[in-house]
Amino acid sequence: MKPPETFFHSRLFRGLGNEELADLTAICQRRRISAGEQLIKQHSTAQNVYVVVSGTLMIERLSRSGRRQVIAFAYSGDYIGFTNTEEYEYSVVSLRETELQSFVRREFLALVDQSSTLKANARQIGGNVLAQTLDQLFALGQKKAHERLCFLLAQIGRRQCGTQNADIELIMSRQDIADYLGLTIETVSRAFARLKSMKLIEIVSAHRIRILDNAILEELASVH
Amino acid sequence: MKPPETFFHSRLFRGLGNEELADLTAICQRRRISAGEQLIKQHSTAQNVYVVVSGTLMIERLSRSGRRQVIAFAYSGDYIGFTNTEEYEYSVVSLRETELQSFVRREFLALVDQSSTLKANARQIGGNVLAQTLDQLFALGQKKAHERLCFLLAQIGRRQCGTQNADIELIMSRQDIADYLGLTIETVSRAFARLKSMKLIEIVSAHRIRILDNAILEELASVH
DNA sequence: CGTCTATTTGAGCATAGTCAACCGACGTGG
DNA sequence: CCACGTCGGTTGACTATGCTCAAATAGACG
Repeated sequence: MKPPETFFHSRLFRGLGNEELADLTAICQRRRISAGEQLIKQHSTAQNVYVVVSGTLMIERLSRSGRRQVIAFAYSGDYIGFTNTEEYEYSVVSLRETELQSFVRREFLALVDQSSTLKANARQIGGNVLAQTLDQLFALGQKKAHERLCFLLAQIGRRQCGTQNADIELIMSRQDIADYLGLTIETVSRAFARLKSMKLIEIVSAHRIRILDNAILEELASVH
Repeated sequence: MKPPETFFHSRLFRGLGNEELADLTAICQRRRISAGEQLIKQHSTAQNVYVVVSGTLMIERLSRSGRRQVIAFAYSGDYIGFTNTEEYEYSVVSLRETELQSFVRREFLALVDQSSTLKANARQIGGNVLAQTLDQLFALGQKKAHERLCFLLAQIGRRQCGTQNADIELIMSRQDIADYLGLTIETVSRAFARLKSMKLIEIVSAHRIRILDNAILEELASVH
């Protein structure tokens, strides 16, 4: 039995035997959500885990006072809901039509228990989530506005490098970027202008950026 | 066989049977490090996990450019090195004489695999680490200097509430606080002065703060 | 072509950073 | 015992970065 092809492009399923893949397939549900739809509501009980097949999601956190912190953007192959707490700590909304694989968390964890490969993969994913959050923490704590923007652009660039040329597509709005980097939209806009004047990027359109000097961009973005 | 008393005050060991505790005791090493000593070096391979018995540790991250982000302070009962990656993402240094329980990571993970209670506990700890990091991320992204300081004071206050009165002890230096909150020492100092003038705190000495109005402090600190 | 929304730009302001002086605690050595 | 130096912390003056408010512009879409 050959598992669906989409299973393969995700790190979660790397190195699994056919039997393990069959078990996963058995508990895997397909789900498709449209742009702007909410997948996970902050403080709801964590009942599912998801793998993004296609599309883009935004993970965010809202405070009582209405302030918002965007935690991450998730693309094809990313994992959602791999929380170790019983409640989701964040909301997840889609930025455009998104296709997902959905697993009941309890069933998924049971399978993870049975397969050492799957366990290692899941552990690695959890580690990457934390590592990525620590990178962002460093950027917010130590970097100036234009450097934070480089951090985001470099991150997206790395994600999309295989897909095409040096152009990157920014699916999210300026407000989303601002809330991700701990800035205002105006400052984000000025940061774009600054990187443009530094000849690091070209602003093809508001949502399409061309990287002109990736080395310096990465240097400014660097958190190591 | 009664396990050593120190095992009990840590969430990691909650609800374990005597046999599980005996297994843990068998692989547990005691370690004592003095103030300023480094326990973990950034980018070294993750070979051990630790539980703090007494003392205080600081978890930090250094970049090539010399900038530093303090990630957390760890006190009695906290866990160190519960990374899911093969390398430590951070350094850990002690702020004062510190006593630790040390486990070989591989052996520890093997025991975790065998005990569902221990597994649940370890998972919860991982979740708390991420939750705490997300709180800090929110504070750095969305809060002003004096609010960030409230965030730290409230956090330490909650930690120490059982121990004594409303006084809290700040073991770390102003520079450590600054690098934790993404500020400079001067701004931290002014933030202290501001909270004092707001009558939220009393500065008994540079490293001893008395909370005068915990409700407002918590309100300013709140990330929810 | 007009309307709506997202984004950019500008002017002024507030917050935090920089640089420098100062203060107080502590320890050393005369 | 006191003068001196060091270190960590505070305070002040000035600067720069980013925020606020407002206006202009650019697309998207009917």
